[in-house]
Amino acid sequence: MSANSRLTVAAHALTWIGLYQRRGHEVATSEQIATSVNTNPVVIRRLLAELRKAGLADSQRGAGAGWMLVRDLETITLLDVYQAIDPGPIFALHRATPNPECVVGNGIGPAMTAVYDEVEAALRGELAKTTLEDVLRDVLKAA
Amino acid sequence: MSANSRLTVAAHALTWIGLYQRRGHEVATSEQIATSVNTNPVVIRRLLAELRKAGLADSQRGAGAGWMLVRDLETITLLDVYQAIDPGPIFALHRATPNPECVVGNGIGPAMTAVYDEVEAALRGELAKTTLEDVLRDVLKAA
DNA sequence: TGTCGTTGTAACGATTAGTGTTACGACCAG
DNA sequence: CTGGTCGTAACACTAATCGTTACAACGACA
Repeated sequence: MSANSRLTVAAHALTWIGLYQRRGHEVATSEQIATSVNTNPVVIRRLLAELRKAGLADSQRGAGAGWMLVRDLETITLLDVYQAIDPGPIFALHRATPNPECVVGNGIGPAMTAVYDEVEAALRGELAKTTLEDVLRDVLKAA
Repeated sequence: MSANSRLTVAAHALTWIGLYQRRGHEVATSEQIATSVNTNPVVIRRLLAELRKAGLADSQRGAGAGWMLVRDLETITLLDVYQAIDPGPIFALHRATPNPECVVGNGIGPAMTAVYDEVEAALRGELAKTTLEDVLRDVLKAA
């Protein structure tokens, strides 16, 4: 699939801001975060803008401004981040509507949708088990 | 949409072949299956070729030939189909290696990989719960 | 043996999502 | 004012999927 790194980068950015703030800084710039992620600052700003809409981060403008967390790392799960970046469904149905005059073509959509709903629920359940605090703990343990 | 309809189409094709065979036919052509799926026969042949590699389907060549199931619908789970079409990972890490001199950049990869492994395991567990026989039953119930 | 229906597969273009980059306006602390 | 930072549009590039055309390979059957 189009392997998606958006959740990875979003978690990276939030964790970075959290650690930076714990070390006494008020805000983090997209430039600093981009250096850690090894990408372009605009990519970070675009992603953080989505996280801001979800109430996870906030930004200030002007000189000496930047990004900060709205909620503490302990209260943010990977599911919160996942939903904030609004990923599409994992699986899709047919591009073109299958033949409705065929028994299989007519009934396969609802049948697969039921399964896919269960799969996505399981996926969300797993993501909800991990907070960014957990992620930060793992990160620091690796050092 | 990055969302992938390959699993849907693969399950559709196998279910169609299974039902067709139960109605007394030896083989199903990619043309027939494509009509039900509402796509091009080549798309079906490409997908079924992958399922053949996984031992789920087989084909004959020549006039009056086509596709058949190797295993019964009851013994094929959606996980079997999912693995046969070899989808990439659901989530990807960073495209470019993050800054290894940054604590977060250095440790975030393994931390996220551990979570992603759990998520994929949960996803596979859900797909393993449903067989193509279950799918066919749902399909016929909808009619 | 020839024909014809079917699979096998390469090749190409279209579409889509994500990513990286440049550019420039908006904003604000000092 | 000035300079640093965000906000966002615009565009090119990559990669995966999908649809389509084309043609070779194969084999049942007359």
